[in-house]
Amino acid sequence: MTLHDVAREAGVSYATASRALNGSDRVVRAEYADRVKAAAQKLGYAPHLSAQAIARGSTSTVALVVSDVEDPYFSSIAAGVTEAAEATGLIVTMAVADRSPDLELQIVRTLRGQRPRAVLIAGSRIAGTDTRAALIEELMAYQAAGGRVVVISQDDLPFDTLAIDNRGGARSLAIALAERGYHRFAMLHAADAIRTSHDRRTGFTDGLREAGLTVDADRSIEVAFTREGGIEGVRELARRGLDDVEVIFAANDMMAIGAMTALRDAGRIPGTDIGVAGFDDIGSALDVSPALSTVRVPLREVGLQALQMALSGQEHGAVAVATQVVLRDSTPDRREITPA
Amino acid sequence: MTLHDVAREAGVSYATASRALNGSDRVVRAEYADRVKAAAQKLGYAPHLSAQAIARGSTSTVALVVSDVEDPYFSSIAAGVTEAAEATGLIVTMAVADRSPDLELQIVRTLRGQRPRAVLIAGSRIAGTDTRAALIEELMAYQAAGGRVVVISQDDLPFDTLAIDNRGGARSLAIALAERGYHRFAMLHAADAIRTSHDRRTGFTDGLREAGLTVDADRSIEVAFTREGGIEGVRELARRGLDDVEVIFAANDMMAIGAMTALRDAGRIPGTDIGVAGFDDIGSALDVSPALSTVRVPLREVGLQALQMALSGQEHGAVAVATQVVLRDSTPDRREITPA
DNA sequence: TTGAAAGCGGTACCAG
DNA sequence: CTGGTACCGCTTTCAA
Repeated sequence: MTLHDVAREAGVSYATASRALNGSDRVVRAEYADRVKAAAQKLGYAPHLSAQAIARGSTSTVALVVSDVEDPYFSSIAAGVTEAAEATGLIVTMAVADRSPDLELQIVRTLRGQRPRAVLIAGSRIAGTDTRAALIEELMAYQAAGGRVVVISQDDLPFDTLAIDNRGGARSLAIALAERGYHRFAMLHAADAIRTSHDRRTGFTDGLREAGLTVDADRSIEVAFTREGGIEGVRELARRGLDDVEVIFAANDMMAIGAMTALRDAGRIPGTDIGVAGFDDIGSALDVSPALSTVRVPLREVGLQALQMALSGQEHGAVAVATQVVLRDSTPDRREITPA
Repeated sequence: MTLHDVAREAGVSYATASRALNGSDRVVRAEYADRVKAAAQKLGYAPHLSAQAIARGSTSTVALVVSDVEDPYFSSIAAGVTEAAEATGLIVTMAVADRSPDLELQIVRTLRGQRPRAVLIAGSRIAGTDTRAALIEELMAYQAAGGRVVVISQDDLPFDTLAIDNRGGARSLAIALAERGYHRFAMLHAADAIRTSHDRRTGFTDGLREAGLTVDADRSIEVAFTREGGIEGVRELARRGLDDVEVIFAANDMMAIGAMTALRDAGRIPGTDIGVAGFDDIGSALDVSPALSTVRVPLREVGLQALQMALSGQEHGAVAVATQVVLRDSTPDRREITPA
């Protein structure tokens, strides 16, 4: 099952077999080429990618690090990456960092050994981690050896970055909601150490301020960046009094969806009694009812673009990814309900 | 950045450096070992996995083939596989077959070149494809060379299989729904060529029969195995008349969720006016309202188990994976509503 | 215990 | 165009 076997079976030299089977610029007489291919087919030969990698000095692999594959945010990015990779004939190696910076570092170390063409990191950046420096060092070493690094969503790492406009999107959402006649806001977000959450939180606050509005400190609740966090957040909100809340902004769709469920449990109808808006526009935003207002992040495209950037061979620095407000029935126009 | 450099830096031989860095049974004097490790650290050395693979004759990679990462069904399986892999120090290579048997075959071919320790296939088996034979041949060759193959959910391939009990689960669901007082059923399923759908369809019909019930031929609609399919199915159902339908069984949760949306569009309240049940118990089954009745498939565990089976070194044949009926508010007890 | 050297499966340069 | 062969980076005998 090695090239040797194929060559012998075909009655040609080792070198010729290699040329016939794998794209070489050298030309092989058609007759020989056919014989080799037939032999390979017959023997069920598959070139040893590791051997090729070592001989050629380069692999056909790209590494993708995500925080959690089950999270639609990351699985959409992964879908984009694999799509682009397969179109380019590349193999994707995927690792899950489980939102742990330590694991992430360890994973990058291992992955580096693969000598992938590129390392794409779609993580939930956690600020102020002491593994951060080590991660950067690792990535730098990889890059120095000719590897390409692309980071998704964190513009604070010294590598090419696809910077999702969390802040601007949240700001626009706040303004759009204000325009729909909402005045009294509540906000569910994660710890500021999670950059994404921080940016969305502050962006939203900025937008409100521009509209001449604010959100009370005790209506801004810090919870987990998950569906459960959304549930917990609404429960806490309920304890503090839900009656004067007109709309809840959750820092991501999963939280928003959890919040909707919790609202129902608390006897309020999302959209009708209290508006709910999220961020990301994951698939299920359309499945809940009422459909969730949110800020669309083109996740799949981000994945595609990340790989393209990595493969382009050029430095890109921080590339902004635009986000877009999508208003649905979870935040109906209040002006129709509450006449000025 | 090669072992050579490290050895030179540490002032020891190549072989010693190798022994010091990577688990060897041979013992290296502590002083040397430390020096080597320090040198490696200083130089940012990472062993070339391909080189190791070729020298050792085995890799630390497992390959996973799924139909679609964005689909929660597959992303959950992938999560289980990556979790198990990382716990074992293995790297996961993931490829997306996009529900195309041709692509799947091509992917397996490529992946085989990686010489992964195992190939796990979580595909939507499509019956009667002519690529099937080629796929089996490819997998057989891989297995003959010492590779391990585990197939998820398709018990019709001659490899170790995790056979999800689609038929039994659907049967139990039908019976459970009948017990809740439902009599008039509609069914949304995909083409029978998709085994999973076929098994769920026939299982459901079996269960109904046992309960002395049937589903009219014109209430059984073939659509795509997706959310859109669910929407389309309900639309068709509406054309044929929805009034005497008490509950809709969709062959998977995505379809069921689509169906709920379409029902709302048609002016019917899911759960209240017409019951809806799905299959899989994906995360969003809890997010829709009313919460979706379904049959739970332990997807994540399946992923974990698939890898464990593959790594165990034993032949397992077809291992059954139990499913479990989960009744929620989308199929309320009708007996409370409609007194006998 | 350590170092030298023979592979592992291929690629690509070099001479023919 | 073809065959011979020197590597690629690392592991693992085999001697010392």
